[in-house]
Amino acid sequence: MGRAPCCDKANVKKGPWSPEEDAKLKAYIEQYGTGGNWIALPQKIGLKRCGKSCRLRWLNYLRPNIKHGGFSEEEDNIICSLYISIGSRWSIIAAQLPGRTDNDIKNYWNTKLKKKLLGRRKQSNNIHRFSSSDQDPNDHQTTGSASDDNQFSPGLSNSALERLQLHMQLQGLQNPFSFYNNPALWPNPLQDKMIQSMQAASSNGNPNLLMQPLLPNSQPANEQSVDDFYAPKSFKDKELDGGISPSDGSVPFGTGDHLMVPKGNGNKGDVQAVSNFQGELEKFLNNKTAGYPLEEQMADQVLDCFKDTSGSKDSLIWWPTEFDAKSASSNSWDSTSALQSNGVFQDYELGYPM
DNA sequence: AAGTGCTGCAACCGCGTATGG
DNA sequence: ACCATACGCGGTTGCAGCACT
Repeated sequence: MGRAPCCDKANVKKGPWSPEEDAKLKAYIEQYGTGGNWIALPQKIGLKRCGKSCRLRWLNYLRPNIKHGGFSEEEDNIICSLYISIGSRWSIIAAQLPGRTDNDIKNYWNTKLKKKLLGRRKQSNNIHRFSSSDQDPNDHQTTGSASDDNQFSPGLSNSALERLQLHMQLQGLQNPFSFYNNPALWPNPLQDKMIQSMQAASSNGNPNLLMQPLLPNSQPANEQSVDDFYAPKSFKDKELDGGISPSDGSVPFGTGDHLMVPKGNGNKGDVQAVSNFQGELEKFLNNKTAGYPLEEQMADQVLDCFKDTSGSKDSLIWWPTEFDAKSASSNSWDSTSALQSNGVFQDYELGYPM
């Protein structure tokens, strides 16, 4: 049972767009807008293209003020820090980089930035703790498939692994668990949970566990104005999705400081994402690739903090996409501010030339 | 000069979600 | 509440151009 095709594949042209097609699409949208229906658009214009293809072409190429290539260091920093915090949510990352498309950023990450950061670490012996085989875990020279990279770390997805590795690199840590030793690196809801447990421990006579001074930017999640990060779907469709107003010619970018993430969508996805990430962490930690008893204890504490008091999987604490992204862009998460203010990223660029 | 492999990018695919009837 | 349709997104593929042998 396949999915019904979005258009008549037989009568639809595929492959690269010709200048004529570009001109037709651009002229029409600039004059009339998308009309809120991409599927019907190609028929109106007389293009033998799928509506989705038209949409993609407009969003990624024809839309005004699109920038291609030439990513600045600042943009590199933003992409890197957001990738660490929220993973491969390219559309959210793109929303923070005016003029950049999610596709562009995705390609840039996959072909350049990832290699720049993760590519050459043969000198580093840190990462060998991931591996129990003879496979060189540091060899990311090729752009091979995601599964290629996982031979040395079964159970941990490529994305999660990359994020861990980036954390390790960017923090200059000696082992993968050090990330969990420093709650200042965690998303704020996790910090809060940890703080609560530590404060509880402190009040029970174990003051050494009170680590609050490590968390200068800690802010209770419930004090965040979550609504600040949303925009109505209608607005999203009009502005973010490229449906410009033909009358004012306004540029469909300029989503401003707001992240255009539908509430329902974002929340569900994030719970799922965190659930997955937790699972991956658990598997990873259970591998016990090296003996760090204290750090494993810390890791257990961290994993406990993913769960609420009932401990049910359905009630995991979640890292809101909007929250993370906002945190990253406003320097309220330490890894981001460190990246942006201290030029850490620059060091890696020097260390690992393309 | 020819062959081969690699890289970067544009485009496609299919799934999950939103929306309107 | 349910269903059909359209949209948005992330993963993946295909290919042109470049580099290397």
